[in-house]
Amino acid sequence: MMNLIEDLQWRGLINQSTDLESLKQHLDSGVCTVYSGFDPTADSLHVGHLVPLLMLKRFQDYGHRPVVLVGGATGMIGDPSFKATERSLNTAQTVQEWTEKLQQQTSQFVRFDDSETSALAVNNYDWTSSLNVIEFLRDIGKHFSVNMMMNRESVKQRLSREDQGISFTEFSYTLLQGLDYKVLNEQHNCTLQIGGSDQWGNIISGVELTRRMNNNQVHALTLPLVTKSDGTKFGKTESGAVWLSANKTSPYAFYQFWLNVEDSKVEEYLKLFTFLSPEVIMGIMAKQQGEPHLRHGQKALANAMTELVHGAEALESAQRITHALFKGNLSDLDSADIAQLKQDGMPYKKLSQSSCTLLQGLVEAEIAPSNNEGRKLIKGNAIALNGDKTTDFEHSLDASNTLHGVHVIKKGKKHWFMLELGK
RNA sequence: GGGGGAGUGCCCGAGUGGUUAAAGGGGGCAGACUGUAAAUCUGUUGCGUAAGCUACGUUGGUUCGAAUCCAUCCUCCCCCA
Repeated sequence: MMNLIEDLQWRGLINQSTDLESLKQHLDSGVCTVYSGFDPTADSLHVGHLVPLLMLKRFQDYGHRPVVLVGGATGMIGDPSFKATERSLNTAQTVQEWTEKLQQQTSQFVRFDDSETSALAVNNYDWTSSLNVIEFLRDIGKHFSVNMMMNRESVKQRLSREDQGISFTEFSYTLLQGLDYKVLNEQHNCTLQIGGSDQWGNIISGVELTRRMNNNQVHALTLPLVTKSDGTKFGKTESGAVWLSANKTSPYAFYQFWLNVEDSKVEEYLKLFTFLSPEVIMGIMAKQQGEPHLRHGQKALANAMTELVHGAEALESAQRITHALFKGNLSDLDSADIAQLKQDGMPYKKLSQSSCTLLQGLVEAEIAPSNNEGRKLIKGNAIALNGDKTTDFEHSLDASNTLHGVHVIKKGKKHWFMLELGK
């Protein structure tokens, strides 16, 4: 049986840390409190946030106490780390709404109970909102050297680029995050902060501040940046980020995201994202080697992630849609299958008219953004209606040519829509 | 406070009076090949069936004609104090 650090190392989950030996000893000495923060920059987290979030759960599983911090205060300021441009501020009300949503969302990944390893949810707004400026500048600001802050790699491009600057607001961000660590150390004896590799500077700010103000030596650990082999950003699809919220990314789309992971990244993602044991992962990858076209790895990944984020039922739904659309024959579906697909979350649109042309259908169902685009798609042989390709944009959609009452339209290779016409 | 520079399509970036719906690259979308993979190749990428319309930070102006010239305002950057 591996210990925590060995497990993390095997999974490739450690990027950078303060002295690893003393961190190991510290973790062996008993229950440690570890925290990670999530700023409300949207009303949901996305797949990229899963790595640190699941990391907290890994710590909890190994007998430590996770603290999930949502940045109600830091979200008001904006983290400049490795950001190319200054960001516009969100209103206080928006930040507060997002904060509440994230608090709910993050809570589902760690365990809350009465034990000493029970998770804790905090909001940094609670201890920063009452600070006054003079106090903050004297007590906190005095511990930060602007010279050092300016040397940070994370703000370098903002300081050196010709056409970009950085406001004092964003520049101060690291003081707030530093303060968080110091407060959590004081109030909850928190001794480890984890975060993405871009957070190293901010975490170190907290380590330093805690040492100076609390006289405690605390630890830092960063996780690797998840990448795709072509260097583009992980976690994006055609339609944007892959969110954890089912309202923003359906469980089916979420499942498909993982199922479509490139071969060369499957093993890495299985290690980073799932809780499958090394033996299981190696077994899956051995099978994958022999029969890559069956994509054992992608399936294991998609199953594990969908179940973890959306639950067993949603996973089954996603699998049902996937099977119906990609494995079977559309004409084999019966009306119950169609109803199930609709309920499972296949994109669906009901139009009020009783008939229309294929082109109108595409545009009204928002499959194509404009008539022009719609024509291009149809002419380009990208549209299949109820399983058959068609290049006729005048093709009529009406009651006579439905598939159990609906029109199933496929755009490109893997985008499916269901259209129902009214009476 | 003084001086200088910049704002172009999803992004980067060329363009300094007409042939510019705007080079090039990236990204997106689609087609071919495959395994719903990767790589590659091809097409396409403001709206409109079309005539045409709307676009180069804002608002005005000069001109037969402006992204290109002038003024105004807004935003950003750099340098000096």
